[in-house]
Amino acid sequence: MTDKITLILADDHAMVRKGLTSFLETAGDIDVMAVAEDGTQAVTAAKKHAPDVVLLDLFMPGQPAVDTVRQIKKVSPRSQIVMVTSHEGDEYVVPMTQAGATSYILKDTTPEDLIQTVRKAAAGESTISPRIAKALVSAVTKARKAMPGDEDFREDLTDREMEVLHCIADGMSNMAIAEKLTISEKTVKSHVSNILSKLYLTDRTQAAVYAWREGIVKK
Amino acid sequence: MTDKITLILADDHAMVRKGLTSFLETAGDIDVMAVAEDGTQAVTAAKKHAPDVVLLDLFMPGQPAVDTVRQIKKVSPRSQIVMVTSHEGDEYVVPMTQAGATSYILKDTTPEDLIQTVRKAAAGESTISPRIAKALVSAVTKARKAMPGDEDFREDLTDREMEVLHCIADGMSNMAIAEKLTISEKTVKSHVSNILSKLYLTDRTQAAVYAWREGIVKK
DNA sequence: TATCGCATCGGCCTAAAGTCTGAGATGCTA
DNA sequence: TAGCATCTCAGACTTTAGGCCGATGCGATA
Repeated sequence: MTDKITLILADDHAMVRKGLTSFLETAGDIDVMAVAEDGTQAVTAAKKHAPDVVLLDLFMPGQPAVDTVRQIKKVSPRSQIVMVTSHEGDEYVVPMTQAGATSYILKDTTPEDLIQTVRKAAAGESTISPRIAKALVSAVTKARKAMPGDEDFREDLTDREMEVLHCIADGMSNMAIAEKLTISEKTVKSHVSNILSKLYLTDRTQAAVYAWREGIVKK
Repeated sequence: MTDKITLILADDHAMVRKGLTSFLETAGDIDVMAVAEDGTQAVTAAKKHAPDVVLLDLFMPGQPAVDTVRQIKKVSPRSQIVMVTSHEGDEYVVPMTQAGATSYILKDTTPEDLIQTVRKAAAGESTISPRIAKALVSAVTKARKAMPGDEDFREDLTDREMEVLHCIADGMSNMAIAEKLTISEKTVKSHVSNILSKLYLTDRTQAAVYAWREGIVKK
């Protein structure tokens, strides 16, 4: 950890990019390796540089931020993701943390706090702005009493998708599922993709784990 | 089910192949679509014809029979697999059923019983020769009191393999596991392959399911 | 010392998985 | 009737997984 903290930065406003870059560089121990204007660029840059930290603006043109976070964690699992936002609501925090973001701070935090957040993130610690933390806590408690625990922010699966999820949780391949449900493998793939997307997961193994964790299947 | 039962047959003895083929055909409702001399051929034929039933000799040159069974279930999940053997021991029965074989009969059963077994298999029912069934039962009871339940016929995993299995059961990709354990993705793949082979599984999702079923991981 | 199990990696290859886009057929509901 | 969601499927594409070779280094053990 004697090296500099490598970082990439994604924001759709050129001015913000410039400002943050030069500011972060002044810290001395932070090296901005690349900047991105949207989620797709951020993913590409993350894959290329595998940075310690990725600074992500919540609202950017193109794909939704959850997808960006998911993809970044996929191409560079070691990267810690810090979400920067001006939005205080709680409707994004939970999906984001689910997708793999570890820190979530407001844009109006002091520059010093931003630096601290980056350093903490690089060390594996997470930072959540107080106001957002409050929202997060209330969201979690809400979710707890909302029963199985997740319908709050995670879209419901359709009946067919639940059938497919059960098959996945049993270790079946797409082909095997297709034969069991007497539909084409193509259709199974569609269902699987929808399931992964709705649950903010990246592959069928995670879906199986999800099903077992949530008790959707039982021994 | 008004059509004939499609079947492929694998045995390394030409005489057995010929004899069984002509005999099975005399049943009237059985159609031998292909014959194979070894496991690899059997898999290829199964993929091509996707038959109702596959008749497999336990001992054939080339790859072990468990692998053949696994591969057949993979390329043609709908096929029911009937093992034919002259061996009475129990050391193969359990791995075979684990791999996907549903019937297990001795070579000295009467021809009529063979036909019945094929018909039952095509209907999804399994047949186990009495003497082998006895061995199977004792193996299972033995396994039950042998603790977690399986070290009897399933090879033990090494410490490293257990680490990797835990990661899989957590939904991690090979790349993510590599980063966590600070080894190359190649090495992770090696471990995964060994795990699957030892546990008679076909992919990481099944490994994750296995880990949850066996309680190796807990919520 | 020779051997064996284990962990580590490499290359090469095939097949499965997953994404994206688009589209037709239901059936329910505003 | 006009949406709207669901289920179905197709083509084309990229990536991951997994298998099958082989190879090295290391520690325990016969």
